[in-house]
Amino acid sequence: MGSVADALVRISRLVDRVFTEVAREQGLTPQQVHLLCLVDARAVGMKELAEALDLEKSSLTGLVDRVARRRLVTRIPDEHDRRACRVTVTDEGARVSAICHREVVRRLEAMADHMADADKQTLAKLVAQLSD
Amino acid sequence: MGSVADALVRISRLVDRVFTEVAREQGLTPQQVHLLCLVDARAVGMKELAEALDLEKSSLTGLVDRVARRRLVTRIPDEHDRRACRVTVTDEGARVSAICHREVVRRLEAMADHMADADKQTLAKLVAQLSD
DNA sequence: TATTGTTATACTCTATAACTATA
DNA sequence: TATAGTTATAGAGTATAACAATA
Repeated sequence: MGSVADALVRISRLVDRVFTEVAREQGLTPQQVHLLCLVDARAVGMKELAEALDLEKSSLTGLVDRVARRRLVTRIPDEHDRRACRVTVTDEGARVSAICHREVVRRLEAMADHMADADKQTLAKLVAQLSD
Repeated sequence: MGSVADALVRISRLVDRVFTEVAREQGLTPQQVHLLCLVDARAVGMKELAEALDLEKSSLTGLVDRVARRRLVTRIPDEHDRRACRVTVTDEGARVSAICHREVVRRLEAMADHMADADKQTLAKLVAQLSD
């Protein structure tokens, strides 16, 4: 077809595939890696995390449970609200998160290998405009 | 960050969200809609379908079962190989597939609403280059 | 023997509804 | 009363391994 939308859908499938592949090599699901990457920068509350991942809070509970069982994240009590907790990465979690991020980026950049540098820059800029 | 890869990952998440939303409005899962769209053009064998969806054949069996239960696809025997079958859309399946495709495209195009036409064309072209 | 597809089984992912504890 | 998070439950998605039927 050639429309922007069709191109985006195709790309999205490709990215998913790469993401799933990388996650699997670490013994994780793509959802678990998404979670890991989100809490890598800072401790995040369950509510905020659920919104970022577009999940019901009850779905997130289980997801965090499973990643915590693998010792990649932990729940810490929120200092200002005794109902709440915040999810943080462990050292091992940070390590795995970094590996996944690096590998995903590496493989996606490889997909753009045959493109001219100028085109790559243009693409990055235009795609960034979309997600504003 | 601003790298191509990071932009692609962000876009992929956006597309996923749109796709899931549209599927849900039709009472379907995104996986079921992907299946539906793939068999919309022509009857496809289970093996080819599994490869296109990046699924194990056993996973596909269940997925097709569930979509068939909703009367959106049917299995027809392969004329040349009595082990095999091909999956085809029903009239209702074609209808739903068309709605989903139209809605996904509409919402994704809307995301690019604020872009100049020239930029949209450039984006479509560059993204197409990636998935070659 | 190899291939196409299904079945059996076990987990993961997800939503809805009801619940607990705190704000 | 409202909010943060969990639990209970049910259904969907997925992989692995074993299987049936046909090539």
